[in-house]
Amino acid sequence: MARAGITTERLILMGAELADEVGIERVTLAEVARRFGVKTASLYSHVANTAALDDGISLLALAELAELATEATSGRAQREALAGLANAYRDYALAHPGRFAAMLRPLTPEVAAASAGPRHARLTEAVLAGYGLTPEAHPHAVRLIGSTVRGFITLEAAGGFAHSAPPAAESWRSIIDALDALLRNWPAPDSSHHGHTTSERNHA
Amino acid sequence: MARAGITTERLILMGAELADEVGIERVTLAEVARRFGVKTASLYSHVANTAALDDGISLLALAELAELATEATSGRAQREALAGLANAYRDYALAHPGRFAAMLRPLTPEVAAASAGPRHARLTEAVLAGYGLTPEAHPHAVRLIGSTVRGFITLEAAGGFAHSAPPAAESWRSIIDALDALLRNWPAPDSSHHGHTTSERNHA
DNA sequence: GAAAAATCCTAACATGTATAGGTTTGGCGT
DNA sequence: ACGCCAAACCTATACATGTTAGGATTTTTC
Repeated sequence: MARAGITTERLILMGAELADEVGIERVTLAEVARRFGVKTASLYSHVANTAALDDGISLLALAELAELATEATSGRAQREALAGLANAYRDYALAHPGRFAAMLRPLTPEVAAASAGPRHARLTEAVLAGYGLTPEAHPHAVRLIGSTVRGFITLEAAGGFAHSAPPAAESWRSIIDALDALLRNWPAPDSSHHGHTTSERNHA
Repeated sequence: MARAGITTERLILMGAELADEVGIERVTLAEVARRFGVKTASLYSHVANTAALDDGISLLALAELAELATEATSGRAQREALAGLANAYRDYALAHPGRFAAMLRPLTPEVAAASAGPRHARLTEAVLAGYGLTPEAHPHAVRLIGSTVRGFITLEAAGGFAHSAPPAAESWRSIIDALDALLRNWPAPDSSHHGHTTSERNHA
């Protein structure tokens, strides 16, 4: 019987492809083994367990997307850079929904400690450098961009825009315009509202 | 042997509590049964299957949050209403992470068809009514708010802000301020950029 | 109080994860 | 060329969850 020639990398890649086809939550060692024509137990020579496979897919996606995002922003500034970054994310999520979903899940603590940390945030920081924000506003703006992009993409993936006009792509462009405008005109800290509302009491 | 007195509602509530404790992905009929002191198979008199339990938790969260959000926005406008809505979401997510995560997952198609549709969007629309946006901008703004709130909350829950300053709550307030400013000054559609960039070619 | 219905049970099977320990294969040194 | 050995793969086993079928028991209803 010829061997399947499995390596950890090929295994993770197979898992990533499977994720894109059926969703990350249905990626199973049993199914990956089936696709390699191998018994499930055999995979434990290449990965420690299911969590390790998930981590691998996550890190693969992280690396692939970082590459694309870097390319999409280099040599650009302001709206061009912002749109490049945002589109890199959305395009990747549409092309590789399973990988992208895997990437959103927190890594296993040990792996997280060993891996490269917040590559995303650093990319966003580079984009925002062109907007001349104040040092206090900067991290908030980074988080706003990250939140909005993540939120939009996951909402779209969950079908949140499917049953209503206008098409998602149109809102996407509009939202990028809006964020660009906002970054160009970031509001000064407003101290005129100090927890008036009930729900703000917990946010003092 | 006295009976456990399980009803569909109590079962779903137990599932919701379990979700808040251990995460929605670890909510299992077996564990729920254990907590009721009952065999797993017995639960099938009350729910069709695991998917139905998930749907139930999802709908419970949807209803609870809609109630809170309605309360938090009624009688308010502009920033007050926006902050009320956003804080209602975040407070709920912090208090009930499992329920909230359940809510983000798409419902089973049959249940989705039968249920009340996009209650969220309607609440956001009400908030935005006070900003006097143009009819074209309106749906985009609704989606921006929804995306940002969802994105921030899930990022925070995933620990995305845990290992860097400033504290999440500070960014949260700043982001609400920024969104408020943006809604008050929504940019006119900008036609000056027509797919220059590589990554925009697919977004014509 | 008996019939009917709801609740809970046991039993069985399917799928997935994981470990232990055995067999085969392919490369490597001599 | 040949034998060794480590890696790749296997069988067997144990256990968890999900799900269905059909039986027993409690509760409700008339």
